Amino acid sequence: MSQQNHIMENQTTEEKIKEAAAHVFIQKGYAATKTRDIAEEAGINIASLHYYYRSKDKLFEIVIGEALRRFSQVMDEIFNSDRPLDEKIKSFVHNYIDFFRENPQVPLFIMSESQTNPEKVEKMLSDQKTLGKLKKQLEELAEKGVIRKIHYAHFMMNLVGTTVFPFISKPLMLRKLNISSKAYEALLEERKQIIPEMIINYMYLKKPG
Amino acid sequence: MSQQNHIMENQTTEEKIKEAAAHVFIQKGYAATKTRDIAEEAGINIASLHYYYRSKDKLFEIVIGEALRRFSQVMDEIFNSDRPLDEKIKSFVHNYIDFFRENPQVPLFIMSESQTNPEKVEKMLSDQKTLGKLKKQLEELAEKGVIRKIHYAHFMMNLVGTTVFPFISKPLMLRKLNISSKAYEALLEERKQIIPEMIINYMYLKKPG
DNA sequence: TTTTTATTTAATCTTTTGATTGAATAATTT
DNA sequence: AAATTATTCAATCAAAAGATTAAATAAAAA
Repeated sequence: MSQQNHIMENQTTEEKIKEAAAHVFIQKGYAATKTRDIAEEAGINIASLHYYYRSKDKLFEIVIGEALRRFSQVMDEIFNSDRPLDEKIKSFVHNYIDFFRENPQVPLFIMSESQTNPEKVEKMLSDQKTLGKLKKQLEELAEKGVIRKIHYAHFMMNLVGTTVFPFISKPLMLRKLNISSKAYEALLEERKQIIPEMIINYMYLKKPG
Repeated sequence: MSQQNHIMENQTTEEKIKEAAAHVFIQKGYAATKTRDIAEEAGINIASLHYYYRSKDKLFEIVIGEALRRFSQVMDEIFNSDRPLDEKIKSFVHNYIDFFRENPQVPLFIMSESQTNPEKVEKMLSDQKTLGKLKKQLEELAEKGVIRKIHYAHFMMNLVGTTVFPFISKPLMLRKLNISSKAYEALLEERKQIIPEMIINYMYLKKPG
């Protein structure tokens, strides 16, 4: 008797579950997420969840896998390209700030789960590209005396750290810095300028371009 | 029959519980931590845990409170002092890198829980100092044309982000950068130089000192 | 020493939670 | 349409987990 809903929903149950799972997992982390949370968010029965994905665990692996891929795909593309270094820097900052404004909990989720569930993350990362091309580029530029000679890990830590940290630390920063959520948003936009300026300023011995 | 252990332990059950709880909570996060884990780690009974701390929740609040205090006490001291800016920067980086080498999971724990359990963290942060003195110092130096004029939030994000990020992202970075745990340690030490150099280089229009 | 209070324990309770089952419904194939 | 297959559901299971209890033990007070 009476089931005339789900008519205007052009999304299969399977998709709804995965989307809801991504949302809840990324929001709360693996352990804090209950299969019932996901089912409710998706508007489906818990049994359907198991029907399509076997277990909470399997579902999580799919979700974290996709998050990881999204997270590092752009990074790989940018850094393994052969554009000039300063362009790579600007492009990275710009792209990731925009991406994280849409998905603010993604970086913390990845960092967090890669520490509490290393096995799962390890598995997903094992078939990941490394940043070999960037490394070579930095070495060559240093050889020519264009930039200073530092380990490319420092370069990445500086760049990714300054870009990602505002998203990871938002609640804490809002309080310690005593600023509003609105003001924080504005700061994020400003950082697209500030970060590349600082990094380039530090890296280059002669100005680029 | 036969209880002749706990003779050489000059630590009360209450202390043992709190210490074990801090260890497990910080390692795994709130949701993933089971009271039985804590009891086992402390070598006591679950009931004792409830006897001394009423509930998992209360115990957690104590632990996260202390972690937060430790985390931001040094920060407050350094930045609300009236030492020169460049000294503050160096001091911050040096102190926190050493602190986090001893407690590598603390920063991620704090960031993570402040996002998934905002209520609890909010409560603890509400009686926290803000960084008013630093703000004023930056404004004055900018007025005099000594440093560039930027929001002090950017300054903090740059400084804290570059310092803290290596600890938060270790598993991920090891893989993406294709370096060993040993090499990572060495990099951390180098960062004590690199971070202040970069920040000072960026901030100061005329060299400090 | 006796009495009272504090601490610790084993056993147990209740709720939560991941997973399963078998029946009902919808979709697809023949 | 009939038969087969796929999907969804309500109900339920079993294990995990937070919390409690009552008794045993140790410590402190009288």
